[in-house]
Amino acid sequence: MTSAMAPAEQRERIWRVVHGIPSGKVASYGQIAQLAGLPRAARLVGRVLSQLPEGSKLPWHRVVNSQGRISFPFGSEPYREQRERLLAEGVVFSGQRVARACFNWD
DNA sequence: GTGGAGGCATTAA
DNA sequence: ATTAATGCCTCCA
Repeated sequence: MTSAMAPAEQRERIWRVVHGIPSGKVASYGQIAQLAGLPRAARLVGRVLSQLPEGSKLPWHRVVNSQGRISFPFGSEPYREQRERLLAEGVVFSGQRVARACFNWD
């Protein structure tokens, strides 16, 4: 329990930060990690989002890598879903990349 | 209960 | 575009 509690706390913090991303905007994993108080835990964010429960209502699709690109393989199922969700929120895609204007968080 | 190795939805040069 | 480095997590012996 104790050894599994530390990640749980971080997870909660990450959820909170991700949930705070406004619609139509995106943030990078590193950014999220930093805002969550985990300066170098970008990978942790990715891991946490990958282990999200169903119907968590968390805007995980607003999280992309530092290059503004979706971290899933192009054409993949999850890739499409994320792209669709972002487009539905008004996020502008410049090809495979997200418009830099959506990175108003940095 | 402890130690060691591998893997990753990353980031930066 | 590709490669190298980093930090954290999970699993097995």
